[in-house]
Amino acid sequence: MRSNSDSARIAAAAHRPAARTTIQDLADALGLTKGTVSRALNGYSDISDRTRLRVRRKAEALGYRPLAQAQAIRTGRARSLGLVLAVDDDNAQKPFLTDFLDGVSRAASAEHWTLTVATATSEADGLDTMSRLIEERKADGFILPRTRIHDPRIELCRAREVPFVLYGRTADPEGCAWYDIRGEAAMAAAVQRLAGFGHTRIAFVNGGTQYNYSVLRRDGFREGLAAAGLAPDPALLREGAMTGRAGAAATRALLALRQPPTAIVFALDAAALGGFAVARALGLRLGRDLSVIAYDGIPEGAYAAPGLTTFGVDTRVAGQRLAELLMARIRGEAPESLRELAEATLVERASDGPCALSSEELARKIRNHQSTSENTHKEDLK
Amino acid sequence: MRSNSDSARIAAAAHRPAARTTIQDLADALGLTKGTVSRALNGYSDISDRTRLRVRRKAEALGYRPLAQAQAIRTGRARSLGLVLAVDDDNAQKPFLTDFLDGVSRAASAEHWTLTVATATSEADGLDTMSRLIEERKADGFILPRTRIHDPRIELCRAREVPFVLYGRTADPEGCAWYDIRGEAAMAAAVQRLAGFGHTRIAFVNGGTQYNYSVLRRDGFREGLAAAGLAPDPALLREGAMTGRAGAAATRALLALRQPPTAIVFALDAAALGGFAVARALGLRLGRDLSVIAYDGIPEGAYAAPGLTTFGVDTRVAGQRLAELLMARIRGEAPESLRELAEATLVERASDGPCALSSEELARKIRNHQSTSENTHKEDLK
DNA sequence: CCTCTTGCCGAAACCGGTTTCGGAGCCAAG
DNA sequence: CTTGGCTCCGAAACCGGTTTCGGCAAGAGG
Repeated sequence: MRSNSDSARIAAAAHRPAARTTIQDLADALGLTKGTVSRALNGYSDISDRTRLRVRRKAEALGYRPLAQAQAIRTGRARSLGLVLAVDDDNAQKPFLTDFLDGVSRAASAEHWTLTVATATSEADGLDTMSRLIEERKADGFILPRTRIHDPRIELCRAREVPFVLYGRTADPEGCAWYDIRGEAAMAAAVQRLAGFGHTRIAFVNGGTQYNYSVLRRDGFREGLAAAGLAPDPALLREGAMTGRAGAAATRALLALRQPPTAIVFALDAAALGGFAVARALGLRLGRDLSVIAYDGIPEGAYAAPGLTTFGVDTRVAGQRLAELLMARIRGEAPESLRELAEATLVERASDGPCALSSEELARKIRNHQSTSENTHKEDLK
Repeated sequence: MRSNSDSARIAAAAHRPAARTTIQDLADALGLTKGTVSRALNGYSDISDRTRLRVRRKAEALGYRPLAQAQAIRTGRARSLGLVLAVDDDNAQKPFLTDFLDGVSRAASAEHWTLTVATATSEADGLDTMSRLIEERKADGFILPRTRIHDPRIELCRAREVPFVLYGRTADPEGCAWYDIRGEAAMAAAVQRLAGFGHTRIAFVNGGTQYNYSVLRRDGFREGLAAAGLAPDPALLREGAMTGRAGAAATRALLALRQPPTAIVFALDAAALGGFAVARALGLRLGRDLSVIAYDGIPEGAYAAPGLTTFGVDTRVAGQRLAELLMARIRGEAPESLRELAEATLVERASDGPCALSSEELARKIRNHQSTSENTHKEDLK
């Protein structure tokens, strides 16, 4: 008698998958060979229309569904999209994740593809994980969220000749397909809206400098200033605020200036909400003493007091389009034809409004509050 | 000349996957047949130790990694764990999702398995999605989060004889493996902690009644009362608060009682944070006039003012253990031996404390505030 | 009437693995 | 010296598909 090792013997008792209709069953039922059936279903031109139709009908009737992994070993394609999520401490994508996954997953399953997700705690870890998925052919291509200006993941995909789609743009667009939101347009619109409210000292708190969107949003902010006829002031530009805490620190620094801004544009909602706490602690009424406009559209913005005016992004649609673009890319379409930009939409809430105080008056108000109140840091973010 | 349809012709230009070392390459390098190599690597006993070792070494040296889908068509196992996420409006799992995915993904890839994620917007949709994944053999088993008292997903898995693991327990444990947090113990501990602070009127705001955890946490709350020698009051029991809004409504109702509770235990952090807004709007100081303890450990609880005292759950570990249990289940281990319970850990912050006001004094304070202040609903959740 | 296309399908190889079957070689017992 | 059993590996079938190749039959052209 032959026998397996222990683990293998246990496996013999493991769950046996239920029976399915195979291509052979289908061929038998039609009196054809499985090769013919396969060609009929895959659109080969050497099959008559009559036969093709007959096969299609029968396949439908028997509920035939080709086994993806069986196809994969011949075609090399697993019908699976790869997504490697970065698990950072400053994870700005957390609130969107469900929507994003929903969009991707929905578009994928509409064409009978699946989504394979993995996580990584560091950049190197992420690259390793991608390599593994490529080598094991678990993913036919990747969606790369949060693209950097120079992104090693892109290099990896290029080197291995694996299809990919960016959620965002990047410095070197060679061979890249992407979907992105025109954050630069949103930032420019935010500035012009504030300028329309009479604000003249408008600050910008940007996100992480390694990400490509930061370049775009900063440019957009400057364009907005130019369009409004305002001169840029380097003191009103802060970089690298991706979290509530960082946003709070940036806000604190800005409001401590001799000539503080009467309005702040944040590149990220999360940072803006951190700024809220600081403004409140300084006795400022948001939307009146200080105007704030941000970007992302996270749900917390709606529940904040006052509601955060922001440029919202439809993350579900983004996920969906990214999946569709990636599938097209895997099918061989040229990356240059797979580039899509969408606009963020303004969500008007109560954190911005007409300029009520001049910069000098604002500075005075802050000084007064600080000298009278002692519990500033108490209400601040810890 | 033969030709494909358009789509197929494009595919011919699609990305060709790079070369890998196959089992045949390995066999050639060793002077063995691929069948022998396969048996050597899979622990068959009819291979000599010497050969087995030789094969293992060479496989390592050549970086051989079996193609999962090729194995799958013979063995019926794809080395993939299925996870179908519900995309509800009252999505309480949002904040945990990244951590959870990280745990699952990490445990899976440690054994060279992958995670296949799909989403569903309704119960029926979720069942359809699971069926599809089963039929296409995209998943060997499922992790079922947020188990209900009577869960149709469990019925589906039983009927199709597909392995599964619950994140949570359920009414009929027949054939079920699970990982769960002893929320009942946490609720009991919360009550006793509050009783230790001198509170005698303690309310409970439960989560969704269809979920199994609600039963457990309610029982735990009652046990806590009994252990503290307090009599349960039906007026102080609220069910079905899964969101901030529902938590706010429940809190409002409780505080409007003739004899309001001086402490509230929430089954969910999200609901508790909704309650915060109501308490503040009524002029109550949290942690002094009103004590609150909740459950989950969502990050927002740390940033709330005051910090929310809660029983935290390690979601990453949960995901990890669930993956490990499911893989064991798929390998054939009995479900009864795959049941694990863990404890939630108390995170002491500032939302609870010694009972300062009696129920009557609290009621009076609320009445006074309501008669003097008119902007109650202004600061309330919209 | 014969040849040359063209349309259409069967047969078989192939993809990369797993699993079954059979037999060669060796050693010990009869 | 034969027989039997055991160890260990090769050969080949198999899984469920895809793709190549060859050839039959019908229609077109001369």
